[in-house]
Amino acid sequence: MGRKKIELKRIEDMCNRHVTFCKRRSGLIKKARELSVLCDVEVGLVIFTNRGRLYEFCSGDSLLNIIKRYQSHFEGRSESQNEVDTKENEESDETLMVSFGKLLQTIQSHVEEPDFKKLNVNDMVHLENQLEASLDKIKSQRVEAMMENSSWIDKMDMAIAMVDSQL
Amino acid sequence: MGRKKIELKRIEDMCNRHVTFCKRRSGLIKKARELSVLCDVEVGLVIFTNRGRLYEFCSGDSLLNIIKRYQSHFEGRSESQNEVDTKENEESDETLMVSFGKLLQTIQSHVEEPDFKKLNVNDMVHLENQLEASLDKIKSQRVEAMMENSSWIDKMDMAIAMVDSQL
DNA sequence: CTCCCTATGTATAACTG
DNA sequence: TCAGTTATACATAGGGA
Repeated sequence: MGRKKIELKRIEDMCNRHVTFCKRRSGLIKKARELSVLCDVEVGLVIFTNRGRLYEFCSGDSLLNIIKRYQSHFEGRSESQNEVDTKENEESDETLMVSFGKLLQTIQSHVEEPDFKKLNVNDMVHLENQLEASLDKIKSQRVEAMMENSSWIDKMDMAIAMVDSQL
Repeated sequence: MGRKKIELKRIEDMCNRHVTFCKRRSGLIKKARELSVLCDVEVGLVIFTNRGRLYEFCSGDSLLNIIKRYQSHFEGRSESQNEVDTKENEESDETLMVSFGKLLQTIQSHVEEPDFKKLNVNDMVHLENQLEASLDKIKSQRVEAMMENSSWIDKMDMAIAMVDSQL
């Protein structure tokens, strides 16, 4: 939508990223407003920058009202998709959970140290590597689980999706 | 943005309004996603139709987390924020810690959910993507911090180490 | 950040099957 | 209701103030 097409990934140049953020943020809010007016719906939008600055939009008077409505939307809802997933994937999800748990512990043991801030570069790199290793493990477990529980048509779809995600 | 310009008011024809809603809703969500990816920010979006149907989008953690963050954004913050903004120099370590904190929260919120086991494949992929994004962020911040606080000899060492890690 | 400018890429209004 | 098609209106990348 500009002089050049840009690819959908984090803009690395910080200055450029910020300019784009300003432009697109206002564009997004404009569109949110248009949707709410044209189609007579309630819209709530929040944006947090990585520095903790907040931008928001809401169609009505208060975003907090929309949030309340959102939260109350989920009361008495959590039994519906139980039977579909539970039986088939129980084992692989078990393993998955263990992995996540270990990952959690690893991170916690580092982050909760009083002098986390004083971690030196080597420690950080070490931690990153651990994260990455766990992530890889989780991924491969998921892929395995997917492959085991799927028809060949689904496998084809997955393969395509995976190839897509590489591009 | 179409054959004709339409004015910014509620579309009266119900059928037309619904068609427009479907198109613009997906457009809005797409733009929200693009903003979050390109500019590396957290985005939360909720849409309630007048018939109570809910559509939502969020960039990172579950929307509930973004909402929590939104709500806590207004608690005892009106004075401390000033200091954070003015102390720009101390930010890299701060931000690094915040990132790890967020990563932790993200994982926790998923693992501790009672129905974590019911995560479907899409959710898993989503979680993985989040992990990866956070990891990338942390890495780049570390590298930035390293570069700022080092002599050129150290920078050379780091560069060598980074190249090594790619092999 | 905000505003301007222009060339382009996108979103979408109206229409059709 | 749900996909395509097409012509237009809009949004925005890049560059500058």
